[in-house]
Amino acid sequence: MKKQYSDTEIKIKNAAKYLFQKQGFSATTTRDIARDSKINLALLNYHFTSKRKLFEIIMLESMYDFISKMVEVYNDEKSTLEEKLKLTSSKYIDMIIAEPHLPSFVVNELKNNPSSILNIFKGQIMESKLVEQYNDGIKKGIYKKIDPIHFVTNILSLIVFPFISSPIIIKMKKFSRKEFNEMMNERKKLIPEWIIQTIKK
Amino acid sequence: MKKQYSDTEIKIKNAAKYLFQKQGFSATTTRDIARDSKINLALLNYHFTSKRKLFEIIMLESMYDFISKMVEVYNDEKSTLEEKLKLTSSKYIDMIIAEPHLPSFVVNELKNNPSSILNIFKGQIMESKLVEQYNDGIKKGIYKKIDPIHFVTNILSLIVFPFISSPIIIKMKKFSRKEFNEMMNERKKLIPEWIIQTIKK
DNA sequence: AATTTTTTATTAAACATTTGTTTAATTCAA
DNA sequence: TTGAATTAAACAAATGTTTAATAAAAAATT
Repeated sequence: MKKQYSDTEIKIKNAAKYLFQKQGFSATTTRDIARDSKINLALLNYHFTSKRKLFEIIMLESMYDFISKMVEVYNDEKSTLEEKLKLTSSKYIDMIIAEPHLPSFVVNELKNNPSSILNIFKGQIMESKLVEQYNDGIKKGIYKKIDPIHFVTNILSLIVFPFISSPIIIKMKKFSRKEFNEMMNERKKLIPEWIIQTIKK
Repeated sequence: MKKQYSDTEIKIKNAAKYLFQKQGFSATTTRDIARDSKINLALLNYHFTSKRKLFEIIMLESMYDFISKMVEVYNDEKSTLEEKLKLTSSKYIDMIIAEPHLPSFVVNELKNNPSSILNIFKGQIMESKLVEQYNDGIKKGIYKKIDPIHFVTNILSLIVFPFISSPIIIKMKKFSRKEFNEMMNERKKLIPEWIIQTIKK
């Protein structure tokens, strides 16, 4: 039941998405968006009413991109906890390499935005199959008894934070962007191992 | 050899620091800063030349705050690797609880700013005593042979990322800010344990 | 099918605020 | 009395949005 966007609307949205994600809301002007999408300035307001409205659409879509790739793996019925970790790690790192501005955009704009947008997160992760399997492991005595929030936070931290702090890492190691991505590809198999080591008794 | 700031300059800097860290450069206006520091608008340019100049001072100080607390522990000559981990974790979490906007400010404004500011990071961490001890552990065969950049990244990730994503965590767990801080206090002793588990053979 | 009418999309220009900065006058302190 | 600090006002540029005119597309009529 989503809105169907016209060609011009898609052009505007794409340019806006790139700029908002890279620079944030305030640093992006309507004229920037008009220039990059090669449309007349007035068309932005004609099609999207206001800069803020357009931003909220981009924001919502970005948030959805951010968690959907994770949650769809988390809720898979067949796979084991370890398999889920491997798949999440791999898929998620691939996604962020393809869209490197996404994580910092989400976490940044989130902190100033009202909580309503955050409702996407409610339940989705903490009631997932993955967390259920983690709790089972605790009951069975094979995993340490620690609040699952730490488990979930650690996965996200080890995957996402390196991207957010990539300028620092690149500087510390004198990396090129390519070398940084190689490092992140290494982490695809390391992170699941690390997580398992931290939860096992 | 640092500049000595006058009373009014300190007032301006304090208000600017809070606003820049909370809202970023673009979302903060010179009139915001003037209002909050209760000074006349023209004094900002009189004392600091421009908004950009003032921002760069705040930026540099924030960056320094961000890494100094870490590096001073990393380079302690007497303590063991495990002791360093415990101390870093504890000190660092305390600092961010006191200044919660600092991490996202640093990582955010970094990505658009030129690399010159980032030079603070060069060497400071990768050539620290902590990394030396880690490499020794590898040579002795007690730690796995993995690039130290992962070791360093993981420590920072597990400590800092939860703060950056605190709105998400708070929503997921229906936490209050106080409960979130309690969670971070729990992590003070958990993170060093986790890190040790991931590096040991 | 051709023509007219109506609706939708696009454009250039203008508008009203906002914003960073400067000026010129005034107050304060040495 | 001189230089520094502070103030109110003004300035120019930037920015989000609107208006009024035009072009294009779709629908209705002949």
